[in-house]
Amino acid sequence: MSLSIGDVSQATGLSVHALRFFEREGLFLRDIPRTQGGQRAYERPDVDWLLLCNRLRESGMPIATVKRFADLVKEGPGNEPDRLALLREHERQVEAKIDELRACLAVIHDKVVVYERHVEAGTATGLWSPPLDAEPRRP
Amino acid sequence: MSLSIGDVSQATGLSVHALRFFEREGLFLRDIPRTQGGQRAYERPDVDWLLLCNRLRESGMPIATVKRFADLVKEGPGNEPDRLALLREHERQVEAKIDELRACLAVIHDKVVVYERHVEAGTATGLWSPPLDAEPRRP
DNA sequence: CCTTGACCTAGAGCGCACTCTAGATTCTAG
DNA sequence: CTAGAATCTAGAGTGCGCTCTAGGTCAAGG
Repeated sequence: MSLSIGDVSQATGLSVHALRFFEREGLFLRDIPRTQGGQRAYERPDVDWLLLCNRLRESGMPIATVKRFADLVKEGPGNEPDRLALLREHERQVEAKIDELRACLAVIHDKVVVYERHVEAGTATGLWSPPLDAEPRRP
Repeated sequence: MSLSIGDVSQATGLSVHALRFFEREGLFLRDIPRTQGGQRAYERPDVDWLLLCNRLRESGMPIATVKRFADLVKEGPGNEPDRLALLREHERQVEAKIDELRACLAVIHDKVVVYERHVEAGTATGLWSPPLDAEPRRP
C-alpha cells in the first residue's frame, strides 16, 4: 500500500512543501510515481531514505551534498568508494562541529558560573558590567 | 591605542562588512567612536566582546538573541538574573544540539561501516543499492 | 605632493532552505 | 451527491546573515 504526501509528511516531520521541494531538487532515489489522479504515491523505502536525509540535514549537510549522494546511489552499484568517501568526509565534519560546540559550551558555561556566583552573592566581578568606555583614537 | 576596523577584522576573523553590519544591528556594548577623520576606533574590550559573540554565534545563537544579551549588558547592573537565564537557556540548547549531532553521527557512522565492509569485501549488503521500485498506488 | 590602499555611508544583492500563494483538481466522509 | 479536506503545479516570497557596490574620503609611504 502506498503513502500520500500527507502520510510521508507525518512520518518524516517534513512539511508537504518541503517534500515537493525535495522532489524538484532531485533528492529522491527515484521518480515518485503518481496515482491516476496525479497524486504522489510514496512507499516505505522513500520514507526510510528521507529519515536518513533528515539525519544528514540535521547534522549540517547542505542539500546540494545530499543530492550528490542521492545521485551516486541512483547511478547504481560500482561507485561505493565514492559514497563512502562522501559519508566519511561528512562524518569528519560532524565530529569537528561537535568539538567546536564543546569548546563554545566551555566558554558559555564559564560565563554562566560567573553570573551564578554574581547573582547569588550580591554584586559583581568579572562581567561586562556597565558599557565599556575608552579614549578616542589618535586624539 | 585604538584599533582600526581592519585590525579588529584580523583579530576576530569577522569581515569588515560583518563588523559594520553588527554595529548597525546594535550588537556592540557601546557606540563605537570615530576618529576626527570619521573612522571607527575600537578598543580591546570591543574585541573581547566580539570574541564572545563569535562563540555564541558559532554555537547557533541568532543575532537577535546576541542583541538581547548586548542590550541587557548595556542596561547596566541589576538585570544579572536575566542575563544568567539567557545564557543558561543557550547552554541548554547547545547541549541538546551536541546530543542531536551525536545521534546523527551514530547513524552516519553505521552507514560508513556498512560501506567499508562492502567496499573491501566485494559486493553489497544493506545499502540503498539500485533505485528503489514499487507498485503504483491504488492501481 | 601624490599615489595607493584602507576606510566611510547607504543601500542593493545573494545563497540557502524552505514556505506560501493562486487557482485548479481530486479524494473522502456524510 | 456534495461539502470540505487534501493534493496538484508553477512560481513568488521570506528570513537569516551576511556580502558587495557605488561613490566617495582619509591616511601613510615614497
